[in-house]
Amino acid sequence: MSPQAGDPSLDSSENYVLERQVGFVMRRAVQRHIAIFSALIPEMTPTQFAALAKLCELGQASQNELGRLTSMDVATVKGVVDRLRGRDLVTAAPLASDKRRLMLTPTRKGRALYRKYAPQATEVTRQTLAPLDEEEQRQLLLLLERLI
Amino acid sequence: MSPQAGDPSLDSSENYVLERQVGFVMRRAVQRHIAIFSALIPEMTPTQFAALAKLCELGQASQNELGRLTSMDVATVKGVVDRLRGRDLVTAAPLASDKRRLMLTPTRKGRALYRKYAPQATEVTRQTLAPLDEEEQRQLLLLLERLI
DNA sequence: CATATTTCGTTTGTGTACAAATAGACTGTG
DNA sequence: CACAGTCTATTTGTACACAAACGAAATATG
Repeated sequence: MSPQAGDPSLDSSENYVLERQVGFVMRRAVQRHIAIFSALIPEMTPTQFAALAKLCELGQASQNELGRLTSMDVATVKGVVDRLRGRDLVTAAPLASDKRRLMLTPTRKGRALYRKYAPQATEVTRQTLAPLDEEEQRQLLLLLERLI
Repeated sequence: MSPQAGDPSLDSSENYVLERQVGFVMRRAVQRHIAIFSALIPEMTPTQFAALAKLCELGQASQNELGRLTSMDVATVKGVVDRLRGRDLVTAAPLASDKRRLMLTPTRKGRALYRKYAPQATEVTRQTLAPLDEEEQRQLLLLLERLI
């Protein structure tokens, strides 16, 4: 019963199991989710869709604002927005009343694409959560939200 | 009661709320987790630590094998391993019995670093899950695992 | 044994994600 | 008004993450 040479309790790394770390499990779950997303919506990435969706919801927003609302870093949101602009889904113009801000507006094409894929995006969530029953799905969402 | 012009049920995008999509919530949770990780373990990334940890657990593995066990794409695992090799935490050598395979072994320095940070890595998980009580933490892990 | 298939690793290209540095524009205060 | 601090956007550099294409090595199969 008493510790001897090579007692595992002396080596703290013995307790570490990669597969039991939230980070690892979440990373895998995100990977699976992204795979489902790109199968159902090959035309754009989850991040691009999130930005477009939020912009369509708001009608208009500055790049900075959009970044905050979609949890994207300033550098990240710039890249995402640039790609959306490059595909003519979003237009950008500096705001006259505050020349620092870059106002973004979804184009007709952008709004059409959003409307087209919104049901698919809902389906992505449905398929991702499919292994769980409705009560479990609610539970998971609630627990995840509390981590933020 | 009857649908009129502009009936929201005709516009499926009305049902889509970004903040309620698992993908979005998981992405935010992962962001928070990574922030905690890099605060506690600034010396390496979660991915690098995962690779090093798995390698230390196994003693040895081919690059491909390591990638599978840590859920990393071949291209991703190469980058991660290259950086670990660059920091002298891992050594690599082609296997004599199968020249395709690149056998990886943690160096003494790599093993030391793993032992040093394993408790911190456990603490990262603890802090990430801190908003939940123990039962909820178990629940979350179980639900996430079922998504995979 | 010859060759079709599979496996392993590498490379290239695209897309997040973030830190840090920079520049220009606004705001507040003295 | 001046100027210190703040906000917005850009740029650069690093690090995942994955698809696709390639070559070399091993295996399977006929």
